[in-house]
Amino acid sequence: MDYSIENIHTIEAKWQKVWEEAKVFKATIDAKKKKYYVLEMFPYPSGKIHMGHVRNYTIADVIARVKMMQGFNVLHPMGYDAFGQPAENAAIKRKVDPAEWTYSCIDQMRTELKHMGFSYDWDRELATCDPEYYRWNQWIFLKMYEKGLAYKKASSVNWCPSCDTTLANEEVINGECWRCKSEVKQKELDQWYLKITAYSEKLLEDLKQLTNWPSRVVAMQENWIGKSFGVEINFKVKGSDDIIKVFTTRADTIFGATYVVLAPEHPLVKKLIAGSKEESKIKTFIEKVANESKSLRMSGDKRKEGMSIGRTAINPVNNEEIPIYIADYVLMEYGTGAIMAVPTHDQRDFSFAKDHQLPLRIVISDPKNPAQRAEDMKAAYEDEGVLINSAQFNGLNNKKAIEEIGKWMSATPAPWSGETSPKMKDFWRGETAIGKVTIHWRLRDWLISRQRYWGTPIPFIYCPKCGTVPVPEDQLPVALPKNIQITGQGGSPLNYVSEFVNVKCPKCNAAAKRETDTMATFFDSSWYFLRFCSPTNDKKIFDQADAKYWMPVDQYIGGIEHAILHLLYSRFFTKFFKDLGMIDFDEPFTRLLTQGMVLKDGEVMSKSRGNTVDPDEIIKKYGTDSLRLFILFAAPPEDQLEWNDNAIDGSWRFLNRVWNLTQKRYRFVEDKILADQMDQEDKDLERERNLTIKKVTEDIADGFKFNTAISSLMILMNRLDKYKGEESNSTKQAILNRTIKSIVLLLAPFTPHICEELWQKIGSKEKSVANVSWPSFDATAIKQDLIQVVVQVNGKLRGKFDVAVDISEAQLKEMILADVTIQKFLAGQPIKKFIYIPGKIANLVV
RNA sequence: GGGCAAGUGGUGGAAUGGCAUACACGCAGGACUUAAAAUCCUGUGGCCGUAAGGCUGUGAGGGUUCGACUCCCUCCUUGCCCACCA
Repeated sequence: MDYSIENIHTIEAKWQKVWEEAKVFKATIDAKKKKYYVLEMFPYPSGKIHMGHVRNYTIADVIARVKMMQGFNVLHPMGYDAFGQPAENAAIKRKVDPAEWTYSCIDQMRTELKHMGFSYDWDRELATCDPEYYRWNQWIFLKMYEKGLAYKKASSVNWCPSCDTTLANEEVINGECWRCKSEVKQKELDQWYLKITAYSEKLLEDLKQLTNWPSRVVAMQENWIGKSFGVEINFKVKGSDDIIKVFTTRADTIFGATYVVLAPEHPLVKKLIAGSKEESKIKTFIEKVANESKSLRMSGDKRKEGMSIGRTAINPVNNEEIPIYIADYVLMEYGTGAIMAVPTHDQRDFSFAKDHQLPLRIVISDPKNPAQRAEDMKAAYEDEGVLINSAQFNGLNNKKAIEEIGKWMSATPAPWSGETSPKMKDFWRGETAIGKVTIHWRLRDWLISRQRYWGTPIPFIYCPKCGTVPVPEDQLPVALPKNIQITGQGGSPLNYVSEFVNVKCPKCNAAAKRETDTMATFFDSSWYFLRFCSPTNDKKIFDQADAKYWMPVDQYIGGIEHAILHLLYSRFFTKFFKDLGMIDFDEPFTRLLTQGMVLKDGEVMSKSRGNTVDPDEIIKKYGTDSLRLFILFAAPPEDQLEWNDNAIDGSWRFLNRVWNLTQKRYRFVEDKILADQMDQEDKDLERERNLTIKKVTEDIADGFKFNTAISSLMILMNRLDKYKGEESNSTKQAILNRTIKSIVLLLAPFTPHICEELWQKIGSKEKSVANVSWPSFDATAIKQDLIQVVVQVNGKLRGKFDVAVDISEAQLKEMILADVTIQKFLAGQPIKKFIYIPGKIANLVV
C-alpha cells in the first residue's frame, strides 16, 4: 500500500504513555464543573480480557471521552472484583497462594486494559481482596448487625457438594450450582443472613425512579421481589388444636377446596403422624422427597407424588371435613408451605386429585359451559366466571370475589372459635378469624455465609460466656491468614488455622473462637462504586463530601446477567447507607445500559463452546483502534454483536483512509474562509460538515447510537474524497482543513490513538485531544435554499422535485400538475386530495 | 404456564408514520501490476425487460391512514428472564 498507518503499535504505545504520565484522566473534585460518573461493572480478574470485556469497556470509554470533551468533570475508575472461588481452585490445582495468583492475574489484566487505551483514572484502582478494601466490608457487616439486619439462623441451605459450600438462592440455577453446574443438595447449617427483606417494599417502590433503566431489568427485579396479595386461611386439624395456615391468591375458590396439602418438610407433619400406623411409610416418603434434588423435584413434567397422612382438617368457611395430604409439589419455601387444593380450578391440584381419586366441586361457572359437571372435567377451569356453590357469594364475578371474600374472612370468626366476632386485638395469635388478608414476597433474606477461604472474614467471635461478640471496629480488618493449606475438602480451610481461630473474647478476655465463615463475594461488589469516590481514605469507608459530589453513578454499564443479583444488592446497600445518614440519594445508578453479548457463528462466545476470539490477537494484527471501531460500528450497544473476522478489515481500511487523507491533503494555511470565494461545492461541504457534527452529537446523546454516528463520519469521508479543494485557493484549503479537523475530533472518542497522532500532526498545542472541546455546529450553514420534495400518486413514488424552501403549497401543486411524468400517472382523473408535508413529501390522491 | 425483547438483501445493520435496504462486510466486473496483495472505480433485494421503465418486496394474515418496516388486532418463529409461586 502506498500510504498506510505506519506502525500503529508504536503510535498506540506512545499515546498510552502520554495519557498515563500527564494524568490526562485524573478526576479531581471541581465544584465549578458539572460532574459525570461513568462506571462499568468491574471484572473478576481471571487474567486475560475477553471480547465481552472489550465491548463493555469500549462503550464506557467512548461515553467518558465524549463527556470529557463536552466539558464535564468525568470520573471513570476501574478495579477488580477479586475474591472468589477460581483463586482457590487455582490454589488447589497449582499449589499457589490465592493472593499471589490473584495479584498476578490483576497485573496481567491491568496491562491488557492499558493496551486498550481506556480513559481510566488509574490512581483510583482498587481490588476487593485488599485488606484496606475488605475491612470496610466488615465495617458494613457490623453496622448491619447493629441495626438487626445481619443475623445467624439454623436452616436448610443449598449445598454444593462439588464446591463444598453453601449457595444463595440466587446462585442456584435450575437446581445447579451457578459456577460449577453440579447438582445442589439441601443441608442443615448455622448461617449468616442479611435481612434484605426489610427493604422489600422500598426496593420495589423505588424501581419507579429508574426511568433510565432498560424496562426489562426493572421487570426482572419486580418479578424477583415478587409481591403478591392474598389471604392466609386457617384450617383447623380435626381432633387437635393445631391450625394449618394456607396462603392463597385465589380466595374466590375457597368453597371448592376438597383437601389440604402440606409440604413434606412442613413442621406440623411429624407431629400429626406421630403414633399412626402409617407413620413409617409416610416417613419413608418424606425422606425420599428430601433427598431429591430441587432440579428433579421442580421439573415441570414430573408426576406429582404424595399421600394422605390419615388426618382431616376443617374448612373454616363451611365447616366441612376434608383430608390432609402431603405432596412434593408443595414447597416449604413459598407461602406457608401448605395449600388448600381446589382441583376444579387449579391444574396441578386437578392432576393430583385425579391420581388419588379425590372429590371435585365446581365453584366458578364457565360461561361457555355453564352446565358442566365436575366428573366430566378434563382439565381445571382457570379462567374468569361467576361463583356457584359458594353460599352467600354465589353469582359474584370471581375477580370481585377475591376481594370480597378476603374482607369477609378477616371479619368472620372461624366456626371452631366459639366466638361471635373474631378477636381483632390479638386476632392473629388468637386464630379466631377465618383468615387474614396478607402480602407475600418472593424475595428471601440473603444467605451470606460461605465456607471458603478466599473471601472477607465475617468479623465475629464466639465466647462461651458472652456469646456472639462483634469484633470491635478499631480491630478491623480481620485479616485473612497467609500461607494456609487449601485442599478443597472438609469445609472452610480457615477452620484449620489455629492462630486465626483461637482468640481472646474482646469483652471478657476469655478463650474464644473466631467465626471462620467468609462473605459471599456479591457483598464486595454491592458498594464499590462508593469506594471509588474516596479510594484511599483510611479513616472512613468513603468521604461524605466525595460521595456527595460524585454519586450517584450517571451511567452504569454491564451485562444483563447481573440484572437481578448484583443490581438488587447494590440498591439494598445504597438504601442502607441512606438510612445511616451517609448519603442522600435512594438509587445508586441513574442510567443503566446493558450491553449485548458477543456472538460467533450465531452462538454466545464462550470458552466452553470454544468459539472465542482473543482480543490480543486482533490487536496484534490491527491495533486497538480498529478493534474498538469495529465493535462500536457492528451493532448498537444493547444488541447482540455478531463477530466477523472480515468486517474488522473495513474498520482498518476506514482508519487508513482518514490517515491518508490527512497526510496528503492537510496544508498549514490560515483558517480563514471568505464567503465570496465559496462556490457551490464549498457550500455543500460546509453544510455536510455541520450536519455531521449535529448527527454524531445527537446520535451519541440519544441512546448511544455509536453505529450510526460512525456511519455518518464514513459518509463525510466519502464525500471528502470527491471534494476537489485546490491548494492554490486558500478558502478551499481552509474548508478542507476544517473538515479534516472535525472528523479527527468527532472520531477521537472512538479511536483515540490515531486521532491523537493526527491531531498532533495537524498542529495542535493541547496535551491531548481529550482536552479539546467537542465541535459545535453552525445551524445557519445547515440551511438550504433548495429542497427536494418527493411526489407520490396514490402513495406510490412518481417523481422528485427540487424546489425553493419557502415554496407555497399552491405553487408546488401547480408545478407538479404541470409535470409530464406526473400527468401520465394521473391519467386525466380528478384529484380528490392533495397532501403536502413541507420539505418532505406531496401525495396526490385520485 | 407467566413476563420481556426481536423478526428487514448473501451477512452485520439503517430508516420508528412520509423516497425501504443508509453505512459496512461479502460477492461480481474493471483500473493499476509480469503476477499477487494492497489501493482505486463501477455494480449488487426479487421478478419482467436489450433498454427506458414497470411490477413486487420489511415473518404470516387482517385493520387504521392520503401514506405503515414503523401504530392496532390475531397468529407463527427465535432469543432472554422467571416459574409445581398456591
